[in-house]
Amino acid sequence: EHPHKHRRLAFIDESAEDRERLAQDRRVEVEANVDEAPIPHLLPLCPSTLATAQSQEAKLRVSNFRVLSWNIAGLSAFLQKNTWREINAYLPDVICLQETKIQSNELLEGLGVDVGTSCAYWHQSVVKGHAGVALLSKFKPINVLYGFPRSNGRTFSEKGHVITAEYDRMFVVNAYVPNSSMKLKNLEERLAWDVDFRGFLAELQTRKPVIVAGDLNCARLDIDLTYPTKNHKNPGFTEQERHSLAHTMDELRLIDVYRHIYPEETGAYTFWSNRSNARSKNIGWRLDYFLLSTALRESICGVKHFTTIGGSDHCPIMLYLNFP
Amino acid sequence: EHPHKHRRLAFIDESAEDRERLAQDRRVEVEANVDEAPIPHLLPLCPSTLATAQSQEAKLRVSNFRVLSWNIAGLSAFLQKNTWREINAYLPDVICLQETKIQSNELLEGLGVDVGTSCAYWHQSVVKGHAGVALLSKFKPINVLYGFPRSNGRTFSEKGHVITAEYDRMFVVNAYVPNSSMKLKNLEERLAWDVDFRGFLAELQTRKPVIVAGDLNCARLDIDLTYPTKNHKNPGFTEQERHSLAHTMDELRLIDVYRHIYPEETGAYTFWSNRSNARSKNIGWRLDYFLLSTALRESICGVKHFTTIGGSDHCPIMLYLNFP
DNA sequence: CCTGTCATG
DNA sequence: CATGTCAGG
Repeated sequence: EHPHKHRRLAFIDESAEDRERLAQDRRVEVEANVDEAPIPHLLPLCPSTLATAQSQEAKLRVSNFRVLSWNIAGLSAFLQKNTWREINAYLPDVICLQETKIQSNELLEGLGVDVGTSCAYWHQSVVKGHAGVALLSKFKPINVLYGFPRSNGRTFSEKGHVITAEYDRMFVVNAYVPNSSMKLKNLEERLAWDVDFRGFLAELQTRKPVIVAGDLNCARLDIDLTYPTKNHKNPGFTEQERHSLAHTMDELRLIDVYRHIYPEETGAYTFWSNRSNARSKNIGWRLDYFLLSTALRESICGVKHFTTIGGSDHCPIMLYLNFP
Repeated sequence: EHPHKHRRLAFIDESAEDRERLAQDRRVEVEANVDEAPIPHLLPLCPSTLATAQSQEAKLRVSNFRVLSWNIAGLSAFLQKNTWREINAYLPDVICLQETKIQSNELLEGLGVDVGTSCAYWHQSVVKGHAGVALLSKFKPINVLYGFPRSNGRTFSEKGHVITAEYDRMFVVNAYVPNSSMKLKNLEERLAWDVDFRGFLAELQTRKPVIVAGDLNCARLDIDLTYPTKNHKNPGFTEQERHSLAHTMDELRLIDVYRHIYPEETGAYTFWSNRSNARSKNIGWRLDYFLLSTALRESICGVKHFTTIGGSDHCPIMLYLNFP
């Protein structure tokens, strides 16, 4: 094939200058896939240049696998407030979006994606305008899985909550965990969902390491939200939800990348309610995560919360990995 | 009582300067009803000063009874786009609003009306957020009627479409005639409504002259809309609706004040669709009317369409009457 | 196209 | 409080 070329899809506003920068960082020829050549699978074409990086920032810049996760709270509203330019300058390789709240065709149009040549995948809700996840990839995944098997005929929120891309070295699981809703009226369903999702991840992990990216609708620890004591009975911080998340992490030995790197950091949130100017006062929750199989620990370069980037009540987060 | 005073309610932004101007025009003392004195009934306190008026504009300015009609297409949205200041500077005595789409308390709050002393009346729809009419009066009506009697147990659109104020010399009937809706699916109901409404007006007219003010949801003549030929099968310009309106006017000998004064005027509309910039191109319909009993013909001073005043897809219209 | 409702977050 | 739907105009 093209061992020194790094062919990637150009969409959602990735510019020629962006690719130029990427080419320098990765010391490869980077080209947009403008012709109809097949997009290569991940990583064989991305030799690590990490050894040359001096600073922590430089390490992030040369990292050869980056996953962006963002709950955009409605793509069409998002596109009226923001563009992809700002976040795309950080050159993610895989983009995981949650709550697109949109149908397929509109998604592609809204993102400026060329349907014929792009690697854009989405899983929409049966009920219109709800949930919806999308996975956009600059490389062609080996396989894409829509949803996951539910037990005992359960279907609640099964659709439009999970989409999984299989690459050569790992699965990227884009998850939007169902909200327990007001008065916790969906708590039971949510916990049942968690059980099945855990089983799905376990299944995947028997084959390859997994990266779970997305809005897990749960703050793990007291330091993961501004008002822990106030919120023990609110969706996202009940004993049951936290226990369920801990259970998943324990059973699969998953690493919460942000807490792994910054175990004590406080005030680090990814979601702020729209009400009462919570964001400007940094009254928030950490609901968005990268959970990694232990096998990927050595590849971790870093993680960033882009708290100043707007357009949604969640901020985008990026995982920086490097494979030698 | 106070034969030389003109006591009127001060609400919805009628300012002291506005009242000053009114006092000069009407040659009376005009005062806001700030104390708890009863608001007098109409007209005995408003001696005509029409004889002193030179120009047509001056005649309108000194006219001693003015009725404003405005379909505001949702009061709460309206209040975000406009205030009452502009239209209030024209000093209406009675204000007829259609499509308030709001509940009573909110109405009063939104208008800055003092519940205790005001003459504000409204008739709301049983189904929330639909229709709704309000009648605001600077003088105390003798009586207020809500809705009108329907025949044979008909109830469709009976609520929130008509409110009537009885004054010493006339009834002011604030009407929001039901729309025939897409595909004319409500046409039959609308025509049945028209029949009952006609009966109601006939009944009133046996007692006193009537002023029907409001959105009659019908363009009378070919010159009352930009594209008459295109719209023969569209709600508001079907043969049946036009015939029904003509029938009402004939049977009751009602005068369409605007056409009475400007029989040939074209391009005179009161409604423009929100779609495709219709208003800026003056592609519109005349749907809002003042229909007057013949007995009031001699009192007519004029009528105005305030086409430049925004905040709704309908413009406000004002009837100027003068009683000697 | 723009107003309301309502369910979800 | 903000984003969707849907019915109404």
